[in-house]
This record gives sequence, structure tokens and C-alpha cells, in this order.
Amino acid sequence: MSKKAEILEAATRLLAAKGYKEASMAELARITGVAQGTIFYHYKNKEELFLSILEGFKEDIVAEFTQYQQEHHLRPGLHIVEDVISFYLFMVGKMEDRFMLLHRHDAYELARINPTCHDHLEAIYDCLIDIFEQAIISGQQNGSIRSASARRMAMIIFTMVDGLVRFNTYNIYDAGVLYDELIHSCRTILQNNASLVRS
Amino acid sequence: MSKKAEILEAATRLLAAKGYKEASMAELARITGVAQGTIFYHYKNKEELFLSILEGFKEDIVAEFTQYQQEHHLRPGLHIVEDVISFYLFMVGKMEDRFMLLHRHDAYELARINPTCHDHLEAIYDCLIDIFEQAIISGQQNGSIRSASARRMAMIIFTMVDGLVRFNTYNIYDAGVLYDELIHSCRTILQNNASLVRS
DNA sequence: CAAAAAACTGACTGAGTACTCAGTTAGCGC
DNA sequence: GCGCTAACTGAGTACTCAGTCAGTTTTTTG
Repeated sequence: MSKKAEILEAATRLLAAKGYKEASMAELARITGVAQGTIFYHYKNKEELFLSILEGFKEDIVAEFTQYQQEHHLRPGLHIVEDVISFYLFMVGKMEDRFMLLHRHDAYELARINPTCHDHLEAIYDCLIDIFEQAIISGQQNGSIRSASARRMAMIIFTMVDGLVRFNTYNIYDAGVLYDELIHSCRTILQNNASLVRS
Repeated sequence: MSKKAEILEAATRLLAAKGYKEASMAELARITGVAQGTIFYHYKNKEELFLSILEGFKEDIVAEFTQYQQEHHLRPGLHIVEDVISFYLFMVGKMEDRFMLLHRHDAYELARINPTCHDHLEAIYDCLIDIFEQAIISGQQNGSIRSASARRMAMIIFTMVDGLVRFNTYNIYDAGVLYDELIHSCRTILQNNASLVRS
């Protein structure tokens, strides 16, 4: 791997673990095993390095989802939402560092003054919510999911799933025990009652 | 107001706006209109000052809820959840700074190495979720909310509401348009279908 | 009113910060 | 081997930071 890529990878880990301000370029240089100057040779400053981390995130999420779909067949109907949640949790585990970055304030603060950062974040969230939305639309097409704004339902579901992930990383509650409740709630929210005559 | 209280109030605002590391004691002194030394006379260091902010948060939430209940009558049954969500959003607006602090990573990072901080956070979350749980229990008692773990349902609801608040502060999406969807989702999740014979 | 205590001040310290730059090394076409 | 360029180095720079402390002012107490 090139030094530049090594720096980016180590920076992702360091910034995720410590946050933007707390992560120092001196430590990053030490971890990566390069001189401090090398970092600034490849990235003009700390901010650009940070943006580079966000840069390819969206594409990596899309690639990951495509690969996951090939390896795990997603079930039709209401089950697809369950499967997509599983994928989301799988991805959070795999791209732990970048999701941690997404759960920090640093990016949103930068986004307020840096349009590029705002665009990156928007792209990432759009892409994440798209995954849920597409699943919901496919469920609507076969009649198992009620017909309402798929986008809005996707956002609600995303909010729930992402909130639980946060709970977990915050170490305040064990979100694991909520998994079944989460799945049940999602199914209840999306279910097309018109197709359920019994009960 | 005493200088000490003034410092605490200004610190809450500053730390919420800028985050732990980015907020400097020099700026805090300037804002409060005291010398830097004064801050360290009242609080032995930055960490203790930060913990003092979290310290009374739980009690303030409880007091706020008690007052709200007196001023706004909470409806019985399923509606109570709607009312509690309204209260939560009202409180987020009123105690904006402290909820912002709660949405930052600083506290959770400190909680990992500082048991006092962990206890404060646990107390705050317990108290927030309690509010939802009590509402759900009261709904269960009159039969309008299904009988399942009130705690778990409360956590799911809390996750959704808090997630939307976060969306709003992050300025990525307008969470306002999701309010109706949120209420509808909560009702669907909690509803006791056994009591609904029609439809 | 005096003495003691508490509250407050701000210049100072030393550790840490992002970033620079003059100089060195490595790789590659010729 | 030569010349050129891109990659890399690390000591140095200017600056910010939390925290200290000797000294001053204000308040309380006898």
C-alpha cells in the first residue's frame, strides 16, 4: 500500500477514535511510521485529510451493498426490511471507524462552513436511506408494505436503526436486547393492514 | 447570580456550541467577564466543570416534566405518547444546550474513564426513558397499548424521537416533515390490536 | 474597626498544536 | 552513470492551551 493510502487509513482510525481536534498530526505520523512532513506533502492540511476520508465513503457503501446482495439473497416482501437491517448492522461492523466518524459532531460542524463537506455528508445519508427506501418500494410493489411515502418511512426506520447503533457505541445500554423489538416495530410500521383480513 | 453560577451557565453554552476540546477556558473567562483564575478557583479543572454541567441535568428534567404535567394535561390512552413526545421536543428546545452536549461524543468518551461521568449519563438516560415508559405503562393499564415490555418499547420510541432531533441539529435533513410519520409510527408500534375488532 | 477568610485577578509557564521548508533520498527514462 | 522529479524527512516556527500562583480586593466575623 502507498504511504498516502496508509496515512488515510490510519487517519480514519485515529480520527474516529479520538475526534478531529484530539487527534494530532504528530501522533498520526508516529502511527503511520512516516515523518510529519509526509502527511502535509500528500494532504495540504488536516481539513483536507478529513474530507478525503468522507470522500470515498458513499462509493464504498454502494459497493458493499452490491456485494452483499450477491452473497446474501434478500427475501421479498416484508422480510426484505429485516434483511436490509441485517446488512446495515453488518456494514456498521465492517466500516466501524467511518460510522464512528459519522456519529461525531466534527463533520457536521465542518459542513456548516465547508460546502464540500456538506455535500459528502448529504451523499452518504442519501445513499444509506436509499437502501432502506428501495427495500420498502419493492415491498410495496408486492403489496406487503402499506402505500405511503417510502422515503419518509425509510427515514423513520433509518433513524431507529442508527439510534440503536449509537446506543451501542455509547456504551450506556446494551442495544442487543432491543434487536427483536426493533424488527417487530419495523414490521408493524410498514405492514399493509389491508392485506390482513384475519386478526 | 453568583459568579460560579454564571460560569456554569456560560460554560454550558460554550461547550455545547464548540465541544469540549474546542471550547477554551480563556474564551469562557472572556464571555463570563471574569479572570481565568476565577474559573479555576471555583472548579478545580475543565473536567470537573464539565461534570458539574451534567450533574444537575437529571433533576432539571424531572422538574421540567413535573411542571409540564401541571400546565398541560396529558391525555389518557394512546394519546399520552403523542403528548410525551411533544413534551420531549419542548424540553429539547428549552434545554437546547444540554441536549446538544448529550449529542456530542465528549461525555461518552469521558464516561469510559470516569465513573462519575458514566453515572451522570446513565441517570439522565434512565430518566428520559422513564418518562416514555411511564406513559406506555399508563396506556397499557387502560388497554390501549399492547402488553409487551414497556421498557423496551420506550427505548425504541426514545431512539426514534431522539434520532429525529439529531437529524434536525445536524442540518442534513428537515426533520419537521417527519413529525406526522413519527407520531403515526409510534401509535402503530404501541397500539393494542386485540382491542380493535373493526378493520 | 481590625483581622481573618473568601473571592478574585491576570501575567506567566510549559506542554502541545498545525504547519513549513531547506535539504535528502529513491525511482526512472535516457 | 546522469539528470530530473516526486516522495520523503524532521527540526524549526508561531501559536494556543489548561492550569498556577503571588498578590489584590471584597466579604464576613468577632
